[in-house]
Amino acid sequence: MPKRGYHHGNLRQALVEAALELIREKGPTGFTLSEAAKQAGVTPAAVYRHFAGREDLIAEAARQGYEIFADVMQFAYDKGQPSALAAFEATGRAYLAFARKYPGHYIAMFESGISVNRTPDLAAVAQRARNVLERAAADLSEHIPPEKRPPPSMFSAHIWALSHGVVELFARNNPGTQSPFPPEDLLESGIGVYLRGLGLIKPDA
Amino acid sequence: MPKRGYHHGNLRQALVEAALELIREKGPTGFTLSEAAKQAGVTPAAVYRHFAGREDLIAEAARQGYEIFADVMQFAYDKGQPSALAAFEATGRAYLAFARKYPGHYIAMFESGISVNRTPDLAAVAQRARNVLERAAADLSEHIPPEKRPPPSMFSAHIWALSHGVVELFARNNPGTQSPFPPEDLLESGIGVYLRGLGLIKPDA
DNA sequence: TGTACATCAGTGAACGCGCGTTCACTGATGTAC
DNA sequence: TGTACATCAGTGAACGCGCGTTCACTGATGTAC
Repeated sequence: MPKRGYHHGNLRQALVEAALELIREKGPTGFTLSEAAKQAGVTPAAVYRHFAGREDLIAEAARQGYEIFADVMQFAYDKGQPSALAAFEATGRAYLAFARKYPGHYIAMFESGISVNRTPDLAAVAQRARNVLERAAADLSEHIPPEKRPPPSMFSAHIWALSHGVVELFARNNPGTQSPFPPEDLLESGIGVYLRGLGLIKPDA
Repeated sequence: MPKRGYHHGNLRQALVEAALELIREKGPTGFTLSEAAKQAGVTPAAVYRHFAGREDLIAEAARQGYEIFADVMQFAYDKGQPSALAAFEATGRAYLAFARKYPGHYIAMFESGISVNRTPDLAAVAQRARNVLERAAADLSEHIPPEKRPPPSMFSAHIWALSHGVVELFARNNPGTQSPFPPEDLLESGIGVYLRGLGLIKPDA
């Protein structure tokens, strides 16, 4: 850490990172503006040079999370191309990988109580993330006969819900709530069964 | 509400109910011991006659929630008998119905940060709830040829995760996060696809 | 039925604490000339 | 290159607040005789 004088140099981002670390360690409740300031080596009052208040700081952390999340999902989708199936499965894995790698962001996004419609910026980037999954679902559903094809948005909602449920219930270190299986396996196998149910992979695969 | 004098009569339960209402309205964070006491018409200090502290009160709310939850699940399971399939589907519906009908309990159980291993009582009743779903999954998996039968605990974990994800993402009044479909439909159809994937209901059902 | 007394649920005042936020300020930086 | 000055990031003291918790207490209840 470079020595600094009166001016911090990059306080705004340092505060976001301090907030993310606190959120990761103690949950969205445990995070306080004062502690984040302290961790950034600065007086609580200094925070107000960069944010309107406590909520604003969390919202920015969430926004950055959605940005990364959308990128990660997009990257996975692209990497799976041109196979619609491979692309879809990759986004599922990417969801869990994101939750694991960026727990602070994940919590800020989904458990902090910040509304996604708080600012247009936030709403837009959240939409971008959702669109990737929905796109992957739409591509894949092309392979289902139209008359038994569910709406892609329902399809992607199922997978989103399953992924989120696996993260919340089995990928957190809830003391004592031992996962019976590694979350990755759980999600992978769950999606496998689901896709088989849609007739998208062979029954005996 | 009956008039009361110096003694409340049933303060312990009144506090639990006040806590549940506050949790429902403002989330687990919004709840404070003082406000719960106030709502029950009593001094904050009076709480300590019945609970060791704030956490203890939440834990009791969660415990009562698990109790109801386990009963509801058991009832659904029984009602579906003797059909393993009907029993299983009923427990899925019961999950969502519970989350809807007892939002305060649900939040206390799953979002308050209370560890299920906090007390033996709590751990036991949580286990009882989990057992119902696992039992339903085990019954159902009897109908799958052994060589392609997934472990029932994985099976039930999938459904639990899907249900929880649907509740968290689509059954909450997250302002602006409009659900594309009614949560009930989403869960029902998701479970349907999943069971088809296991070969438990006909592909064209 | 009436009195004495033990029990204990709830009071009310007090505590120390850390919070988010405000304000007038000061010190560092960078630009104009 | 050097000086004057505008800009603005961060300070430090202060605020009011509500929190969880403690304590000695008091009022109501119910039981023994």
